[in-house]
Amino acid sequence: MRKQAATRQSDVLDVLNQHDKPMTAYAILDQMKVGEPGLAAPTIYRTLAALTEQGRAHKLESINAFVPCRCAHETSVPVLAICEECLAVEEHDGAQLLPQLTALSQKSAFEPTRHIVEIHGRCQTCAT
Amino acid sequence: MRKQAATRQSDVLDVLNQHDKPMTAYAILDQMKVGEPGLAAPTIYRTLAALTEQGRAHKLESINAFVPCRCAHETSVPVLAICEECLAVEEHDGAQLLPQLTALSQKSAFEPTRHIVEIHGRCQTCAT
DNA sequence: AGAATTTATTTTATAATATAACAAATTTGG
DNA sequence: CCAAATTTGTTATATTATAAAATAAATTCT
Ligand SMILES: [Zn+2]
Ligand SMILES: [Zn+2]
Ligand SMILES: [Zn+2]
Ligand SMILES: [Zn+2]
Repeated sequence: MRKQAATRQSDVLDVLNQHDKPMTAYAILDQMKVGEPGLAAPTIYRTLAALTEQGRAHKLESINAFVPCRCAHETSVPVLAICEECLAVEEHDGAQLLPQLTALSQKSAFEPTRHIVEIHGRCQTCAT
Repeated sequence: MRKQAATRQSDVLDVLNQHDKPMTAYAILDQMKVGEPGLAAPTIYRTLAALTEQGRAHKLESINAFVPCRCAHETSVPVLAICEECLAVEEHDGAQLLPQLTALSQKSAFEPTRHIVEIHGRCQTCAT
């Protein structure tokens, strides 16, 4: 059996939204295999690629995990703060960073297509 | 036979410096195995962990590769611009970004320990 | 110095992450 | 409809990273 990409995407997004921590592709896969045992990794990776391209989810590059976008910052810079203790992720809009990032790129006539900003540390709850 | 960590570290840094593109851990391993066939992945990963902790090398989190630090910005924010076409990496010091990044963290009383800033795009040479 | 203990490094094996290549179903344009 | 193009599913494999066991060096103690 086969599902449309759009359906897959909202299914995966649902799974992401049902968890309050970032999920790896394989964690998502395991979750979805409960109801759909035949499912395999490439389906998940393809769906995640679509979701991140659309800005509906983000990949945390530094921990190889994914979160749903909760920010609606299509045109801007997502800033993802990751608690190293509890793995909670806080999402901010980094529009304010753009001028400075652009200035850095211009130093060497680099043409940016995507900015990655992640902050590791401790969330309020975990900071003693 | 066995080598001191410090020696391993400068060996690995030498390999990184001899290439003008970022290298994966396994690319470094292959290179070093030429002269030292017994070498295995954990040695490389341990050495890279030490080098990145010391700020003598950086991991490009978005492409799982490493470059030697050419910036001497121990206390600041490394900004790594990666050309998606030729993989050249330009390193900048992002000290100017710190106030804004700090402001974002403070919004939710997040205590940052490490900032990750990467820019994907095209370098001057590859931008037509 | 020489044995006992600790620590650091290497090796082996395996886990986790990601993609290539192929097969099957669906859609599109005639 | 039918053929061609596209999208989705499946199988197999490549890449990245780490756990656990084995070994070697260094340290401590007698
Ligand atoms: Zn977002
Ligand atoms: Zn936390
Ligand atoms: Zn640097
Ligand atoms: Zn380039």
